Amino acid sequence: MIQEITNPIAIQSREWLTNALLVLMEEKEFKNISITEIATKADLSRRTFYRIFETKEDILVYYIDKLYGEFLQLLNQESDHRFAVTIRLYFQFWYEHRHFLELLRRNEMLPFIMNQYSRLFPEVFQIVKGNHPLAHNTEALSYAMAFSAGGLLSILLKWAEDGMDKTPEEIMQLMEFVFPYSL
Amino acid sequence: MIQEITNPIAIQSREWLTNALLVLMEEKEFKNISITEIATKADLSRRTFYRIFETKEDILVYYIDKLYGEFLQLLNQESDHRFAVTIRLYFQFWYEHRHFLELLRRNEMLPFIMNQYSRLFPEVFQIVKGNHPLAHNTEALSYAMAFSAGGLLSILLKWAEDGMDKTPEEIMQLMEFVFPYSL
DNA sequence: CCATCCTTGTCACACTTGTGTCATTTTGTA
DNA sequence: TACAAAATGACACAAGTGTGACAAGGATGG
Repeated sequence: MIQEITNPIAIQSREWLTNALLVLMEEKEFKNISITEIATKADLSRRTFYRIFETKEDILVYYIDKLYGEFLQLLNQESDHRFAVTIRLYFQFWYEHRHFLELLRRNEMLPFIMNQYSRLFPEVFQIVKGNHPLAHNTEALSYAMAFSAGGLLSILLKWAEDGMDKTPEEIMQLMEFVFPYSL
Repeated sequence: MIQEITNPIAIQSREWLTNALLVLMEEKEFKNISITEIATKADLSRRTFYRIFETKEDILVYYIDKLYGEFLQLLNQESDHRFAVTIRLYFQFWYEHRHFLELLRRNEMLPFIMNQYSRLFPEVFQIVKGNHPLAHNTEALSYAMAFSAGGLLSILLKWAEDGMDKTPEEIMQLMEFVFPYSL
């Protein structure tokens, strides 16, 4: 579980630990990385790690959470909240972070993204749902949101599994075929 | 990684270990269950655990894999392969296994299902894709499959997160609203 | 300047993990 | 029955884990 940290020193330690793990993941498998290693790489004691995170997985959760925060900020800067525009931003955002997705893919941890994803997607839909045809039906809307969120996440994972060779534009073009026939 | 096991004794051990973990998960958190505990509960030595699984997570992966195998078998018994019928079977199947989903939910491990899910869904679509309007466009079809698979999984997870109070029929009724407006 | 709060480092401890080795038990087959 | 194959158990070991306790360091506000 991620604590609420406000102290600048602790924030710095958290960043160091996060960077240390990401650097280590370049060279070796996630499961073979020990907490001792992460702390050493971050020039911190092992004890400090346990004061900030519970497990090394928590570092990834924190990092993904941070990325989603950045994405939400992007969305708020954009004035056009039509679905097509939002989805384009979504794919472009993850394309820019494709290296991180590649790190997850190598370790078969892509589904891991779903943890934070399902928690944060409501916030995204909060922004765009004004246009939604089910805006009047709260329950149906929440399930429609869940469906779309899972669908888009799944597209992202497939894109990543395929090596992210396609550009965001190519994915968008595919989506135009996909949406009308999603089921 | 799950090994290919054919020997009846090894299969029995695998089942014992699986049941032991599921029983232990009734009483305590997954992360607080040690492999020593699982092996003891299964009346096996810890060494035997490591001959069959690499981690305790692998037990869940194996179990989920087994469940999907059962679901595929159900699909093959059904002659009507329209989407609506298939999806109804899907929700009914997981409703019957809602207790297991509840165990995962408690441990915030629902997204875990996605691992095997994304790997096995192509087999499901293999069965039903004859009806699909994109059957001629291989690449678009594979992305449409990914979208639908992720969407359905997401619905399942939301259903489980909400405590699985709704019946499969109620979920199906909601889906009729959701599909036409999924995006 | 000092008191205080927060963070970190160090040490210690019991426990768990993952693996190697080899004897023992069980299964299936000739 | 006897023998080969396979699975298990017992033991050992280095390494890692998670946590408690306490001292030391740095930043902040009065």
